[in-house]
Amino acid sequence: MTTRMPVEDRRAQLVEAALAVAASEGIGAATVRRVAEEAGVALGVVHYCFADKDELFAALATRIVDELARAGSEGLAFDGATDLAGALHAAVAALWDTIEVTRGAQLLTYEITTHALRDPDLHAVARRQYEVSHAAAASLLALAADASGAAWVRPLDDVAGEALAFVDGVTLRWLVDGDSAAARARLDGFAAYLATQAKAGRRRARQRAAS
Amino acid sequence: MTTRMPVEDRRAQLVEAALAVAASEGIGAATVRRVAEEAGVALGVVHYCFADKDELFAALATRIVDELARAGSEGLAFDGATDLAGALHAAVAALWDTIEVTRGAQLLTYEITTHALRDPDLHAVARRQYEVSHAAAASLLALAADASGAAWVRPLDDVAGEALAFVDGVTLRWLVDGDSAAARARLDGFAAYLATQAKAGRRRARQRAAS
DNA sequence: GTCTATAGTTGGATAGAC
DNA sequence: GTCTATCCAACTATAGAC
Repeated sequence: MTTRMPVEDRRAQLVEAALAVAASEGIGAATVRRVAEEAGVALGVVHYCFADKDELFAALATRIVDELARAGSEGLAFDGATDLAGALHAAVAALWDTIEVTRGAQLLTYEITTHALRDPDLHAVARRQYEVSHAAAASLLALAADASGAAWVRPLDDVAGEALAFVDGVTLRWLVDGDSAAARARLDGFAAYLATQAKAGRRRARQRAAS
Repeated sequence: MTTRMPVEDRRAQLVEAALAVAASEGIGAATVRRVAEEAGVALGVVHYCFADKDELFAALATRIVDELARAGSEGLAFDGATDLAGALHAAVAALWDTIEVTRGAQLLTYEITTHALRDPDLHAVARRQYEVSHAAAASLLALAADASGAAWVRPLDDVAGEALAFVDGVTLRWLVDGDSAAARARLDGFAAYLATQAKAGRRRARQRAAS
């Protein structure tokens, strides 16, 4: 009853449908049947496009990580920030604004992680999730320091690892208690701490980058 | 074929079986059938002891939180610590030793949380999980300050909230990358930060507690 | 009061139609 | 090459035996 469509387009459509279902109703609700229904296609179409459920699931995970990477490389403007503390404060505020309006997607991210950790074939999915997140955190922190003319006194990866862990924990807690004010306060406190992990330097000139 | 047993004993046995299955194979593997098999009883026995799967699951969640609370109130000895930084260092080291040898249980805790967050009837389970953890963190921090004669300069709940979030995030990351050394380093760094959130005071006398 | 045998529902996969 | 109709397995739940 549905219109015929190239398999690649169909795949993309099905992954979007899977994302919609999983984000709003949980990973457990994203059955092959339910995804087919959401996409408005017959059950077997999904199995035509994906070898099995795991393959559909892996495609969904990739789709989510890609969006994560994209979101991470956006909103990296620190024009107004005068010092590192201010830049970090602005960064966590912007980050939180995004998190807060994507509750289902955030929860899904944790569901994907735990699910992947139980399945040896999918463990790499979880690893990649965190590699991407870690890289995004590191580049954000590097940029914040750069924009405010500060320099981290510890290895960037160490600082990024701590920041990622903290944001992760704060997000999870917020998913449970829904206390946005507390989450923001925690992030602000952590941003202030992070600022102590760098030393101020001369404000970097706009036009030229130091070697 | 199994020996007859009072329903309450049977319930406890089944919850233990459910815990064993869920911790080692994931929450998804903890089906009624699988639990019955693990316990060595017929399928219907589970439904005799629990109204439905959700009730078994709720009992499992309670079982886990109870253990969490018990573990939290143990290992709170800071005899040797001379200052707050040392006490916190010892505390996170001990905490991590426990976490590291209970990987399946840690992962299960996150699975329970996300699962509960998707089910309105089970949302309270997730809340209670975090209330218990938060209380444990707060009492640990209070005791650490007490033992080293320091006093937190910020509300205890704020500090506990940050600590819990951080430990949560570090644990999750470790579940993914298995890097124990990095996890320990992160926790140590955070312990050092926490120590800056208190002011030193006179070492409290052993025999009497201040009002 | 405790357990067994059976029914009913849901979901993943495939053979074959168009 | 794309989709439909059907099958099979796994799971939850209950009726009834002991």
